[in-house]
Amino acid sequence: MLDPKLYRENPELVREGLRRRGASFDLDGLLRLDEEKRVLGAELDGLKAERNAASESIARLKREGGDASSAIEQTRTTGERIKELQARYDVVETQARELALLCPNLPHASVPDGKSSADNRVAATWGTVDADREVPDHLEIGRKLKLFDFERGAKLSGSGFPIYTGMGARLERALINFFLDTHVQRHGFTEVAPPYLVGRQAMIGTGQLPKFEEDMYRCDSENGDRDRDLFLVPTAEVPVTNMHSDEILDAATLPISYCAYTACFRREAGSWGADTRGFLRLHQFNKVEMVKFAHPDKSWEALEDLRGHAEALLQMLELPYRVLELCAGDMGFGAAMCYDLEVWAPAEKRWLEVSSVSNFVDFQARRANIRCKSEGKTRYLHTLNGSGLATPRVLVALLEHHFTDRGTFRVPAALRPWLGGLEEIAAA
RNA sequence: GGAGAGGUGGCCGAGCUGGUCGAAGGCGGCGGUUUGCUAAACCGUUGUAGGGUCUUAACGGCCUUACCAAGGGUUCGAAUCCCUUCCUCUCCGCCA
Repeated sequence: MLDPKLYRENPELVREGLRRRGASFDLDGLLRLDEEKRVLGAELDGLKAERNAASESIARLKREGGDASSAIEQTRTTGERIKELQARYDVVETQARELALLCPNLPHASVPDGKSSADNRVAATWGTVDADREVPDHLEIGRKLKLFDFERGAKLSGSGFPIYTGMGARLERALINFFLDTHVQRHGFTEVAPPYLVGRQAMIGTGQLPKFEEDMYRCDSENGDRDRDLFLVPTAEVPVTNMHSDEILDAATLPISYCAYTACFRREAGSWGADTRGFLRLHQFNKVEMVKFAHPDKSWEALEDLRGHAEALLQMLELPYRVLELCAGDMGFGAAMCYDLEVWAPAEKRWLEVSSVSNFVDFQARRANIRCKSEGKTRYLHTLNGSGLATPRVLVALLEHHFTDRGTFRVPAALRPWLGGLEEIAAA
């Protein structure tokens, strides 16, 4: 959510940000509703003040043993007008809030212009890419080494729900633990294990709702109360960020850094058909997420930290990657700035996104009402998050990149402690 | 799942025979006095959000509204009465 003062006092700035994003949003409608809300609110406040004063004098009269019946009769009509006006105000207020929730965040000034992924800026590259190398793809490697079973997964749940088998399951678990332990032991994060189902309010807090409901798996409440629906988490960002909703944190405790593993569930409505081979796009996948709550003056440093933590994992896994600075038109709904980490997949001969690291500034904090306090001042804090990392595409790159001439998978040295020292996975 | 108790400000806790209650008291926090330092004692202060207004503006001041789990109702007036929902605790049952 944007600061109402911003669009009230500086609508052109907001319009420009929306234009850079290529977002279609009814800013004029929001401004109209906002103005109407304030006019009604002022009138309503006046009436309520009138009623409160009258009630007080009635109380005084009664205490002194006087007759208050005419005053009571008079105040009754004020009450009726308040009720009427309040109903109108509530409608406008709800409309304004619902519309405001559909407005994306504004891109930070440093974010490059651009419409699509083609306009993203390559900020860094690490490792060597051998584009001519011929290796079997991850599906073939997986078949040879019996690492996963897509067919039986589909039998259970449809496409996009793989079963990891044997060493594949162990490798997956090792990756998750390697990520978590590295963040906890080397990057100073506190691990949390959150619920996989969250309420509607949490999904609104981080920005998945109301706009992207069709991408989410929803469990309807028994009594049909939509506020009590539960959603399968599309990322640990949702439960972890909303942990502190409606809280005022002591600024001295910031930044707070959490990491969490959860399975992630996405319907991928509309995007099915592209990139759906094997592990490239799934309905359920595993991810370790990093979430930071930062002081509003310190969030840009925190963004660089998160990017560094995600990069460190790829380096330890010896996977060549590049860092993209997303252009305004390609950023997610809530981000003010976003880096994508893409790893090179030799058989696919292309870059695969394995991490997205974003600073939301106060956008989520306003929605979820997360503030911080220092020296008597209360402000919205800044939230950030980054994948560290999502496993499926890392697994793709890992298998293809570390596939040996002898038809085995070489476990990178950094990962071995999580596989009991195992150096190689060969066909059984 | 059955029975009962309860949800009040950062925390504890009074109020709950409706009006002087944004809410006693205590703790904590902040400022000050005292003190060689610390502690103790004493004095003062201490919620959040919206709107209006004053100052060129910020800081801030003043006026006002809302918030005592959430939503609704009764009433001139609700923390206090009624209804619904949610949550927590205790006991019993069931179960990983």
